[in-house]
Amino acid sequence: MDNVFDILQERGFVEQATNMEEVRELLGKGPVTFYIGFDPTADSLHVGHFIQIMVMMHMQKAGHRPIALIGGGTTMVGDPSGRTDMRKMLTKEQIAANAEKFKKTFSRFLHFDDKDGAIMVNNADWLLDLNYIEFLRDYGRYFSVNRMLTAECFKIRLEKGLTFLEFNYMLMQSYDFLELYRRYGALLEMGGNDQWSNILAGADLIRRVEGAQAHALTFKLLTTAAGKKMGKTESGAVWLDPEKTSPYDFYQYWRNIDDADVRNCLSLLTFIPMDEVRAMTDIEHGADINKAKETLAYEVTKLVHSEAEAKKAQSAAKALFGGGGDTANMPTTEISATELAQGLTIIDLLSKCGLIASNSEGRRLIKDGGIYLNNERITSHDYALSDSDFPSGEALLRKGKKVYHKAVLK
RNA sequence: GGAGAGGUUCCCGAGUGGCCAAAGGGAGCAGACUGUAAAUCUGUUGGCACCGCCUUCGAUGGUUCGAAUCCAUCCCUCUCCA
Repeated sequence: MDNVFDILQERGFVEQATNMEEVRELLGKGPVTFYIGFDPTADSLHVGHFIQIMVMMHMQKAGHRPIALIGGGTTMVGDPSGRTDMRKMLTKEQIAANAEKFKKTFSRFLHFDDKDGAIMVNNADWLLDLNYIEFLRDYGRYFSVNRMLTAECFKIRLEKGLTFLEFNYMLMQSYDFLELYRRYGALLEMGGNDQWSNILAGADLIRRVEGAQAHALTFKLLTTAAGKKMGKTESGAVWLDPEKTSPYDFYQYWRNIDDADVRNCLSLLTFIPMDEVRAMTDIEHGADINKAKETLAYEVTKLVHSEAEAKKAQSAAKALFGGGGDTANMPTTEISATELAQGLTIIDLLSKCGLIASNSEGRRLIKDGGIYLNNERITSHDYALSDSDFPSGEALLRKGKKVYHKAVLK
């Protein structure tokens, strides 16, 4: 079996390590217990987290033991890394509710059952009951403020303002690593590269307190070729929870990705062998990049949701863009016959279907020629709908090129 | 606690009494071209019963025929000092 370190490196995950050779050796020797932390700051994980989940899956496949740490305790403090302002403070109840959702999501990707399976922990269990003075005396003394201040993660905040609350985040996360080392013998902490300072501090703490050698390995953040963070859309993050981002929208997000980002995404977000990935995206030698995007969208949707959802999303997309007939999986709104009889303009309909935020927007869109009803461009915002617009009880609405919606007469 | 700077529409940022629903840029949306890509060009971007009206420039009051712009009080942010 190949060393999983090489796999991760080949697929382009690896960014920094305490010592590349040592980490590689460690992972090559035998099963390693490692951890990645996730702070439940929202009620769903998003694609940025998914890359970490992919790492855990690769690791588990290779026989290592993942600990998925949910930061119920650290979220009470709030990680200042990479932020220009303080996070909104969440209540204990919100955090606990978010943590529950996270838990559910994790169990989709990792095996927790068997005795060597993955472990899920919540750092609220040990952080919330820490005694302030005791903690400061036992662990605070190992942290040098001078050194902390030079850490990358505080740089921006030193200019913009950093509260003492947030300044302590690093200590909390470091203590987590120590705790997991003690409880489970965790020797390796992984995470996004924005976590580098925090992870290093933890490895240091273990060395100072326990005299043991712990390791850190960070991964590239999911960014576009232009360096921008991926997974953001105009309507917010791309979530893993189907309630928050529908499988269809999720699929479309990947389907519409830039050419330049396809290879990277296939490497990081699917398990397709790298030879295939390279071949699929080798534009210079005639690879069909558009086809590769379809594969990407399908595979990622399959992993995150399910094969059935991926198929549905794919066939819905094909129907819409390829002109086929399958409209079964399109977002749908029901319209009652009485509503229609009472007089329904195209603007009313768009609004009912949630395609426009205001009537002004609807008028504007129609003026710009961006609204289609049953594939006919609508030219007047006064257009009144009638039965004939619902052949076989359905009307197909389209906004621009990509946004489809079905109105069903009931 | 003291001194100073500042809070403008999704974001950045102009605007210092009427010509301001508010320059410019970014981002978004739509059109053209395409491959459900990128780049480019064009239009558009507070709301509504849309040639007119209504609500917006940290909050609340006030001055004025008229305020984002002036005054008062309050809230918040940043910088320096303590």
